[in-house]
This record gives sequence, structure tokens and C-alpha cells, in this order.
Amino acid sequence: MDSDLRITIARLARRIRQQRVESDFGDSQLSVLFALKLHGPQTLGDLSANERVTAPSMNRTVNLLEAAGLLGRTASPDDRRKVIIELTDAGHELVDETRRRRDAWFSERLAALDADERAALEAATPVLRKLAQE
Amino acid sequence: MDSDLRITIARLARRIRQQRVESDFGDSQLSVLFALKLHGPQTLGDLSANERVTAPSMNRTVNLLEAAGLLGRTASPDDRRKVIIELTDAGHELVDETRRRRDAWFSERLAALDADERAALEAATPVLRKLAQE
DNA sequence: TATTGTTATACTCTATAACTATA
DNA sequence: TATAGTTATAGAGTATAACAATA
Repeated sequence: MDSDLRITIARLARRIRQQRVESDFGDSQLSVLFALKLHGPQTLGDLSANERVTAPSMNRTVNLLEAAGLLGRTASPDDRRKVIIELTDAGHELVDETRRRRDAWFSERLAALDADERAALEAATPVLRKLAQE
Repeated sequence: MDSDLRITIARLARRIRQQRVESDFGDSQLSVLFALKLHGPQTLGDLSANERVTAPSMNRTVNLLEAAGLLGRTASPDDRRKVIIELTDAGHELVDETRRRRDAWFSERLAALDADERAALEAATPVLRKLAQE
């Protein structure tokens, strides 16, 4: 039963990811933009730790996003080894728009459920969030 | 609220994926092996359709798995354009072992939940599965 | 002609190892 | 020396376009 839920989650996540509009950025890029939107400016180390990705990997993603004009780097005033990364206005806009787009597919699916099914999902959401933490 | 659940699922799937032992194969490779274990021998077209991946992409994954000795190709007797793909004994074994390993992390998390939380997950599992389909 | 599988090519995301600059 | 970030390089997974073999 455990693996039943585990596999179901993996498959659903895959289906969500596949709902990608042509002009969308990749999952990792969006995930970084969302993290910056939610938690504000962060160093590269913060980002890589929170996304659980190596620093070089995060650096590469940040490079792409910077080239796309969605975020900016500024040296930290107190420790010049550190680099503060924050969203540009375009970055903020893209997050908002992307969220709307990604929700569309998922909302349609939810709308097709009955009240009991939706209630079950609502009750499970905080538990799933707890599992995802740490 | 919709996007809350959607993002939670994406994050949890990511956490599960990260619980990967060094010797593990990638998600896509495992997913193919699991599909073959569950539904038996299939053509490349079947696999790519069910995994919702293009044929060249699936072909590449199948090549890696074949080279690793986990599955084999045989020409279909009735239509020689088709190629039947099936698990080798080593493939079957690997699926069984991998399932045990992957469950370990997830089971630990589930064990830390209380009865209500587990009940909420159990109730939500069929709904999540429904969302993941088609 | 249409379908099935394959090869060629390219891009994203990931990693490890080695390097630079700062503390 | 240690830490923060970066560059170099490599491998997996994805895609589209073009091709071969078979129907």
C-alpha cells in the first residue's frame, strides 16, 4: 500500500509536469523562480540547499534565468564571496502567469471530481506537505 | 488552493526521487521496468504511449536497459515492424529489489504519521490515482 | 502510402572535480 | 585553511527531423 501511494504521486507529478506550454521554462527554472517569489532574495547557496541540488547545477540554472532577464545577481555587502539573487519585475510577472497556466490543467481535473473526492484531497494536502518537508 | 496541492505533489515527488541509492537506475528506466513487470511484454510503441514519451526517447531508454541486461528485444512474429520488449530474469529481480528499497524511505515517513493522517492519505490515494490517469 | 522503429542532433538538468576570490 | 561561487566536463532524459524496413 505504501508503494501504491508513492507510485501514484510520482505518476501524478509526471502528468502535471507534462502540462507544459511551449513557451514555458523547465521545472527547475520555475522552481527557482517560485522559491524566490515565495521566500525573497537568497544566495546561491541558499537556493541550492533548499532545492537540494548541487551548487554548480543551481549556478547553471541561475545563469539561464539571468540571461532571460528573470532574475539578477548582486554582491552581498557584508561578505563579498556571497551573491544575492532576486527576481526582476519580469521574473515576478512570469511566476504569476505561469502559476495561472499550470493551475488550469489541474483545476479542470479537480472540477471533474465529486464533493467527497475533493474533500479527501483537501484533508490529505497538509499530510502530503508534511511528508515533503525535511 | 488548487495550486497548493499541485505544488505539494510536485515537491513530494521530488523528495521521493531524491531517495536514490547510488546503484539505482534513473526514474525513467525504472518506470519502464515497472511497466513491463506490471503489464507484461510490450512493443516500443506501447511503452512510449503509456509513459507518454516520444518513441525516440523511449528507444534510448530501452537501449540502456538492454545494454544493462535487464530487458530483451524480439521481433514480433505477425508484424515484423514491431519489436516485443520483455524483462529478463535480472530485470524482474531488479524491479523487486528496487521496490523494496524505494519503499523504505517512504514507509519511514508514513510511520511517523498519526492514525488520522494515515487515514487521510488512504482516502486520498484513489483520488490521486484518478487524477493521474489519462 | 502509412506505420514501426531507429538514428542524428540538440537542449535541459543533473553530477563531480578543479578553480577563483574572499574570509 | 575554509567557504562561496564558478567553470569544465560528462551522463541521463527529453524533443524534433529524417531515415529504413515492413505493411
